[in-house]
Amino acid sequence: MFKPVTIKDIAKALNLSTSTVSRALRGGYEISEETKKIVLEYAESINFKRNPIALSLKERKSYSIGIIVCEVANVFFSQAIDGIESIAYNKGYHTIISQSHDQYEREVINIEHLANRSVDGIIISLAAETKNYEHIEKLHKQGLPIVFFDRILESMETHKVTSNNVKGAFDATEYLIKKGCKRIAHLANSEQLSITTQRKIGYEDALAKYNIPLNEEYIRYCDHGGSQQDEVEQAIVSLLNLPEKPDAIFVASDRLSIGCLSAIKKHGAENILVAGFSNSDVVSLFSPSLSCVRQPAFEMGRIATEMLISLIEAKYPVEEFETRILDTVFSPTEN
Amino acid sequence: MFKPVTIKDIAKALNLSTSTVSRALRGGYEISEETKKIVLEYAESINFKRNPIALSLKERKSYSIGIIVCEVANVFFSQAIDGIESIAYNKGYHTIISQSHDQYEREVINIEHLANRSVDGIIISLAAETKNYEHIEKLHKQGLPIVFFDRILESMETHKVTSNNVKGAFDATEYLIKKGCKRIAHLANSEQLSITTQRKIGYEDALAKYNIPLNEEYIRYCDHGGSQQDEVEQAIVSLLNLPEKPDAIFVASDRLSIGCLSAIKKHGAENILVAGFSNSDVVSLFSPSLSCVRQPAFEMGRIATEMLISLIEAKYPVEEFETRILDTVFSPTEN
DNA sequence: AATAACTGTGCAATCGTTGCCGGCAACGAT
DNA sequence: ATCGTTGCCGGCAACGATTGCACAGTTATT
Repeated sequence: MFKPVTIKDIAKALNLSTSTVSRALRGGYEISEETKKIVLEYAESINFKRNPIALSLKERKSYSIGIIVCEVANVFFSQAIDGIESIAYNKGYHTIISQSHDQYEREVINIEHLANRSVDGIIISLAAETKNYEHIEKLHKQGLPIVFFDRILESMETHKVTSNNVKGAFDATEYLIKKGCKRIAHLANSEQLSITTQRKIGYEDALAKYNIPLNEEYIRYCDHGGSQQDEVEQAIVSLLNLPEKPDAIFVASDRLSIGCLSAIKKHGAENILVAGFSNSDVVSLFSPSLSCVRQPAFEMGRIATEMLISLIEAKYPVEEFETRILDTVFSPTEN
Repeated sequence: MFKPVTIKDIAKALNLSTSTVSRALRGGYEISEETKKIVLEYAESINFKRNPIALSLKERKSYSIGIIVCEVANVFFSQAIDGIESIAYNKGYHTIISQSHDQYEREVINIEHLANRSVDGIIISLAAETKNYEHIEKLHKQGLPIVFFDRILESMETHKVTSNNVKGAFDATEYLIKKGCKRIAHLANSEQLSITTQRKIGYEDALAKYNIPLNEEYIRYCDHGGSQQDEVEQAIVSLLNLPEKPDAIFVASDRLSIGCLSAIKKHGAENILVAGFSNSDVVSLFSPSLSCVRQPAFEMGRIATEMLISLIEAKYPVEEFETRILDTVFSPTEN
């Protein structure tokens, strides 16, 4: 039904060989200007597009890169994706987005699917549930270029991009302290995530700076990144039920921030101050309000993509890897 | 560097021909059980994956479908995408998502890109800016299966899925009327969009039912779907500057609803009631609050995908097309 | 015993494109 | 007149998987 034009058709119509047509189209120097012109014009006239699939087969390269994030509905990730695409399209790559929904199984399925689909490389931010990394390590060993961003795998030798999570967490926590809060809880993502570790360090640093003792009772982890219904609410409720109820919460991720605010509102605990990581563009509408640490998501996506493409197009195996850490911006609410 | 196993490798290792291996792997009845077992086990042991690109070339089919939406960060679309993927993956298709950002040029580039990439079909919701449909009609004439959802192209003969926009708009407007509002403005998307027309009808119907005269002064269109910075704010400001300031606004899309609330807050017009289309999961946190018309986005995605795959896999050209209209759900805010 | 039928396997073509080799003609140099 | 060079182009093979057809070997039928 949908039958595209091929160089064979052109060759037949112009009484040339397919190889001549092919070379004419790519501007090979061995073809006379005259022939080139004829071929080019005819190709244009019948709206010829070379078949990228045939090319992929021949070149063993697909000019596509796979992206794995937990969910596109999260503004941080959709901004990062925009950044990825801005570079990818310019360099002639196209992107295949897939979502892990923070589930380990889906991450495994998706990454295998992408590898089977012959992507030339993968940009990934790990799922909250992922604790086993064999599926990634296997592909990496096979030579598939992989770049991490945001939730990185420290132990793997490859390029990585993160924001300055320690500093971001420090800023948010310090803000809460300066607002006069004494009992600052910490709602964190899944414990083994790199961002969880880093952000907890920032949280602890801030407490230490102001001589506030660290109370492990005030820390709650969400193993599913907040993707499961009651996860966040239960965490918040258990904090509210503590004998010494916290007067502020530092939240370590976008999704958790939303869940936290909802839970606080639901349980009438609006007097608790909340600061946390979020790239949402609607925080100004929120009530209760949220002071937020913003990550340069678009830029992170750009850099990750430049790194990935440099790996893909490297002529020799790359031995030296880089970890870029970008600054966050803290924006308190006015009220 | 990244060198996958091929059936040739298996054939060589097992001293068979590639055809035998191929048939054994797909369970061809002509191969002895014994041989099948040997091949299957060996393939398994070396982690063989058939190359989908080679298959695509041969079958002239890529088992991938293209999705074009204005932006994935919009919850309505991300839910729809989840619905699309739920069906697509089950039927062995994978998805390529691209964003038009409500711009005509990007829609054109993306759809051509997808067609070149040999997707087997496309699911699309039109960009707000799109007024010329040749890029789509061209592909459709060439036989590429296309299904519209949400923002459909009425004039094209193919399957379509929308929600009941008239009813949804009616509900929202009626709610505002019952709340006692008399001067109900309407913030609409780009004028030529199908959803704009439909939602305006619902708005007018509700006004008519309660004998409120339609005032064209109260209607504002956003040609870029709210994707341009000041678009929404200017519209709201001009409404606020009317001699008879509206006391309520019915907003016709998700993005516009957010923009509208922001503008209202910024200009201290919180006394204006707002109801509008939105699938956001955080409306309960909004202040000012938003009563919203919710669309069954996930279901729309599912249905669109079933339709598309039925087109793709049809043995004979399809002549009869269907337009499915799904019900919306109105959820007022409590306060 | 000869032929038919069937089973299991290999050969070769195919999808669209490109790389490589080789051929032919025209040209200048010897 | 012959040789080497150059410009231009065609043919073949290959990328990986599938498949119609052919063929060898075995078993069943007449």
